[in-house]
Amino acid sequence: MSRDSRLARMAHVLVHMACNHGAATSDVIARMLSTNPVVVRRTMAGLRDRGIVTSEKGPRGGWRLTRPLEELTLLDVHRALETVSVFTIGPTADHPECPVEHLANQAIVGALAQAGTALEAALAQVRLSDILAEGQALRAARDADGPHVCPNTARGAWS
Amino acid sequence: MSRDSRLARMAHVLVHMACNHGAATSDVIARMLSTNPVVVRRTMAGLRDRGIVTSEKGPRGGWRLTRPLEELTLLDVHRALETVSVFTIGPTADHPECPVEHLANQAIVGALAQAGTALEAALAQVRLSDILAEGQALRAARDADGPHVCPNTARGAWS
DNA sequence: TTGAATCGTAACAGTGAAAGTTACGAACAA
DNA sequence: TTGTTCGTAACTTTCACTGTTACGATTCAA
Repeated sequence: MSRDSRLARMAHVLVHMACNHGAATSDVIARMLSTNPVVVRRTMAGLRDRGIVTSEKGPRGGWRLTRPLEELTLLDVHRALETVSVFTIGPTADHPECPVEHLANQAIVGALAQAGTALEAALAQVRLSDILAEGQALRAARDADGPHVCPNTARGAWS
Repeated sequence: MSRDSRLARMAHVLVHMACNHGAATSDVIARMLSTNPVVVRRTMAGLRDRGIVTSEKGPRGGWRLTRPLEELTLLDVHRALETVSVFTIGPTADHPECPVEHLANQAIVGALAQAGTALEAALAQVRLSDILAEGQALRAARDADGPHVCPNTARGAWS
């Protein structure tokens, strides 16, 4: 699972988890994401530390949501993933004594801060329940069989 | 020169270039940035393609600014560097047919677009001439010898 | 015309961060 | 007790990017 797609993939997983009874094992999630159970555990650990999910060991164990999707935004998930930096660009530190470098750094850091604020504001406006509801609507409109309880999981399949 | 610091470093270089007579060779710039002349050429090539600098071969050749710093913003430099993506996060493409994934992607791409717009707006407001002027002011206030023509380049040194 | 300086660029090596993998211990339920 | 599942350390693999080498093309000056 590439680092830059963790937010999208975890959001996807959480929505489907809300539609399925019982816990989702790391193994099942890993197959859904074409990756390894250990990678799933590493990633989900951040969500657990933030109180978004809980984990249980042993048979019938796995991962469970702790709250309804109405109380979860993309920003919550994003923060739980503890991305080191959202940006690929940043300041430099070659000539700490040079006022030119210092001012250039300052301008760049300021611009990134503004962008970061805009990003968080936008992510905070998206609840996972919105994604589920719109997904169900899309599915209902598209599917001749009528609406399912959960998109793509009518027969318990994860996709 | 790490990818994420190219904007800061190139802005720094351009400001100093504006203060020095003659062309700056890739070799001199490379020493300033503690990197390799080939890396400098690769990076400056983007600025040349955007018409920000010109290059000349042969003795006394090197890199020259094509316009005054008043007509150059951080956004101009940023665009010239052709950064693949400013963000470390992005959408996924695992389940193209799943409406949940599609909507999550859409929300994330939308949030990133808003952040990108904010970033570009902030970078566009910073002219390189502002950085030079403020740098000179800082230097003058700090330096007992009084103001220099160019910060850190009183004796032609690049720093 | 020759030679030094300089950019242009291809090709390859080196680096580093993150994902993927293996292995094994701990907890839990039947 | 046995099988399931998470927790985590340790290692390998991968990938993108920088760094490096090499060589050709161009330009200037003697």
